[in-house]
Amino acid sequence: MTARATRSGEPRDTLTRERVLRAAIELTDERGIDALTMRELARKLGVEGGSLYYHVAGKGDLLDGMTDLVAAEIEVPSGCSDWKEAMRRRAISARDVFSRHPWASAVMDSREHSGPAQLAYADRVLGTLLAAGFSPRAAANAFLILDSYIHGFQRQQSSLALPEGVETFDVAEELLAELTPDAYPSLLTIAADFAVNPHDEMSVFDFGLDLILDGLQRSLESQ
Amino acid sequence: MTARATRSGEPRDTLTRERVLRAAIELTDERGIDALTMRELARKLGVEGGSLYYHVAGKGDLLDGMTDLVAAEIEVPSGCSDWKEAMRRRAISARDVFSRHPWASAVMDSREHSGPAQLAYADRVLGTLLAAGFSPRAAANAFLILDSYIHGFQRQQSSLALPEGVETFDVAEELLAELTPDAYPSLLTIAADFAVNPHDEMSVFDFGLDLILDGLQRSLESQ
DNA sequence: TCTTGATTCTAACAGCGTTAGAGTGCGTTC
DNA sequence: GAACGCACTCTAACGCTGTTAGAATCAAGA
Repeated sequence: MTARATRSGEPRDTLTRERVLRAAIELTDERGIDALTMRELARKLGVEGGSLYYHVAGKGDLLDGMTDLVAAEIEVPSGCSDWKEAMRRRAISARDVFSRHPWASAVMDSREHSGPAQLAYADRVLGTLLAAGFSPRAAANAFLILDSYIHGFQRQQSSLALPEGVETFDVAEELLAELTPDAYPSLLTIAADFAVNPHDEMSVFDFGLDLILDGLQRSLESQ
Repeated sequence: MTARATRSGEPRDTLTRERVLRAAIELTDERGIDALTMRELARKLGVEGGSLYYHVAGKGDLLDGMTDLVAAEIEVPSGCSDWKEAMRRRAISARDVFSRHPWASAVMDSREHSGPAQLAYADRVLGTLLAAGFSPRAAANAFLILDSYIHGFQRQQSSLALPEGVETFDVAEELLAELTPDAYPSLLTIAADFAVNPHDEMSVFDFGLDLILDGLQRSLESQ
């Protein structure tokens, strides 16, 4: 056996920063951010823990690289003439990406350095807004507001993320059962409504998104 | 010396869960979430690390308790007849609380169990919306959308949090200097605008908040 | 074949959360 | 007053984490 080999026995060439990052994303997608350990990631790559430091400066650098790869997945339509439609599409794309990588939003906010993909993402979004007639200040505001909503929504989603097989219905019922001393009457009303007809979170996101986009359009027209 | 004493020498009675939580909040406010260590917190309380486990089930329980105390700081006006004004006030109160405890928003989203103060907070917000005529579903939606925005905004703020003395002006200039190869033209335009006249983040928050509130009002009237 | 540079391994470090069991001290009861 | 018992804290250790330095290994060129 000349080189390291996987369990299945096929030969394996040297590591790359790219391969390390992709494996880290895969591992974190599957088992959560707490499972992302240098040693565990190394094991997944058929390598020892310390070896990763040849391709990555440290765990911080690892996380930065991961988030930048995730940011690159977000699509920002450029040839679109309607800025609202472009923003809606990129918001939905971001929401989809974050639902594929539920840890990404939190990690992006905990780190401070932005990679090239994140800068490119911001640039294209701001470019779309500037082209639509927003002033630099108004474009920055709109970007900040929209991204606040997108990230905030994703955060609530991932913190409410349920184990496989558990439905919102069960959660609502559990909440109802927990609140027998009716100290929280309004919460109980909502929970009861949830129990009868569960919400579709996607449509809630779209509703809030259009609400913000309409408001931005109004502010643009009266600018 | 009969009992443990602080550095200043005054006597000190036994610990409490409350005292542990308050000290943890103080420590985290001052030195960040990474500085919150069981041993460090114990040191602050003049005690050894393991002793904390008599008052707190573990670090998770500690974080839950901390966030619930922070949630209790958020004011939700109840006697207010105008729901929009009530929601604006509680949003601004939440923003103030989160700027006093920049770690709290991220921790709240990473934990899944809600304490009594968080339940009470949700109950009062939902109660206000229900009383204003929102249907249970519409009230839940409005709550989710507003909180997404509040949390998301705070998250971006704390991730952009600058060391003492550094101004947004400097950051914009630094960004400008970094981008000499003009690969990000729109980003550069915005940065240049920032450099000339720095934004007031508070007014941006208010702008987005009113934008959402107006949209919610419109949806309420056409319900 | 020898050398060189790139890549990985090994072993150790301090620090983390957590636990079990031993200590300490105070209030109550005999 | 003495002995008990409970509430609280300490001590020492466990396995885990990120990280590093130096030795070992590998592939390829001279």
